[in-house]
Amino acid sequence: MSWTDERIERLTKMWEGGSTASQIADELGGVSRNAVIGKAHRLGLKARPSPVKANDKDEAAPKAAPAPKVAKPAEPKAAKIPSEPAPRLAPPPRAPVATPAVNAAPSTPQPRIVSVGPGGFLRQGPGDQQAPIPPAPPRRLVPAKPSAEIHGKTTLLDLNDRICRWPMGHPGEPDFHFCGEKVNPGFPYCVDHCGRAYQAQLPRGHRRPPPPLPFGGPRVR
DNA sequence: CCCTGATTCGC
DNA sequence: GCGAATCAGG
Repeated sequence: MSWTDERIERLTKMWEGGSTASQIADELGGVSRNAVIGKAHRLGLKARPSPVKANDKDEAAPKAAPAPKVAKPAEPKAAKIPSEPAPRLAPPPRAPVATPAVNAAPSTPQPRIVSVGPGGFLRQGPGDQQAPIPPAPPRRLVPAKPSAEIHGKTTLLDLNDRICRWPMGHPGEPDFHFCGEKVNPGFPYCVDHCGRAYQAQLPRGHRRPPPPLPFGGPRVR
């Protein structure tokens, strides 16, 4: 997966919305939690309550020499030159402007955002549901319309325990559907696909080569 | 152990 | 630029 504009946008929205890196990675798919965090940092959006928060306040306390225990798993051939540790950037001089806390009390408490869903809508936690919260985004959210390719096909919504749910094609494709045949009684598939799904266990040495995988095998792009 | 984000560093 | 490995706190 690559970081397309849309994926970056989603990442940004969700990150700022308070979703965890895991949630974001999960939502986007194809990326790990670390990838999300790394990307977020590269994008310059960080500063969120982290479990391991940077030490604030004055460092005046004379600490013992903080042994840089940066034990690298793979020690290179040449030992790293023990150069002077990169000096921490001094924080920019904070202007001692008196910031009145008058406007610190919002009269309209914002709903607690739990995560940001697809399309950018904001999910909320239980208990926050009373407010008529974020008005439906006036943006272009087009109702999912069945594609023309799916006409007459068995879709996920058509599945019940009487029709064969053997997948035809790949999920996500416009014509992805299910077999739809009348089921082999007691099985989730039709007689035909039961033959594919259930293989008799033959004695060792008499195994037949495995049948082709469902879905037509690994995807080749 | 699970979770979290931060950081490093080879690619 | 990317992300696995690692660190470190909860």
